[in-house]
Amino acid sequence: MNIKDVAERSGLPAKTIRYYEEIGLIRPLRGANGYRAFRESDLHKLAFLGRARGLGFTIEECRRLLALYEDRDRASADVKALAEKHLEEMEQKIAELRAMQATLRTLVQSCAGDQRPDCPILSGLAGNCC
Amino acid sequence: MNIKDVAERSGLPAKTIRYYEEIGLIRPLRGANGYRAFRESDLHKLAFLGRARGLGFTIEECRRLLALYEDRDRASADVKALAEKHLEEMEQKIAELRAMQATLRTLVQSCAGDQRPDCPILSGLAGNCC
DNA sequence: GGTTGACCTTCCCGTGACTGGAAGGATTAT
DNA sequence: ATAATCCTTCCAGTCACGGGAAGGTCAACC
Repeated sequence: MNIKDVAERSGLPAKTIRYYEEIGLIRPLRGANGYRAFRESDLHKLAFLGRARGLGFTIEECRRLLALYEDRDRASADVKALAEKHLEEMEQKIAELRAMQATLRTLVQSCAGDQRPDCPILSGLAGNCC
Repeated sequence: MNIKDVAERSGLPAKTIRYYEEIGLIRPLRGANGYRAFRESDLHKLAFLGRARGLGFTIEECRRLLALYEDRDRASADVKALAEKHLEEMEQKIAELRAMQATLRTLVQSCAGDQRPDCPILSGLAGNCC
């Protein structure tokens, strides 16, 4: 398989696939013409990576997940720990966003939003408020 | 005021302050020795930027907010529109995170998390599930 | 056999918003 | 005089790619 087929079948852009090879996430073979020759196993790994990235895992976490995936002697506890850590990080991120939202929403609600220049949002940002 | 005082009083690292000058968010004066000479107005702008960044506005949004802040003929509607757009973006980001969380949580819940290698999380990522 | 067009390759630069660190000049304190 | 603490600029790295140039390869068609 050439890169375009793999891109279509994995849903990942060709650029991303080349990047994943560059950072050592996959190691496709090479044909006599220098083209990458992807095996089904490469395709599976790429699909795996695409899903893991889609769940917000970083590249390094994906690398770790892939290693666990390939390790037949893994303990599912290790995978679960990784996933739970990621869940917590997302929880934190959400909490942070909600806090920012709450503050900004308060400011927005007290802003008339008309043609006049007076603006509690700007005042709040300037520290002349709260 | 030298950069360290401004850093302390604004809560921003000196590096960040230099960066903000580089990208034209502030224009401190210069002393004969080449040191940046910050006015109170620079400090105010930096504090403003720090708060806006803290609410998740991008640098370009901060630039726009700062311009509105400095424009005495602004319409508060413009500020409000910017803020509301940002609120929506945060809402979207939260929704995305929640969706990822929901998927991952389902996988995590079905994982035993013990010494055995069988792992629904990895199966799910591999596409052998759902 | 020649030519198009679609593919493939590598390489380098840009993104956002900084952070770290090196090399060297200025100021302050002792 | 010297040491410590500032300040300066510049370069490189972060993360996860994306854009685009320059050039090689392949399949199809005339």
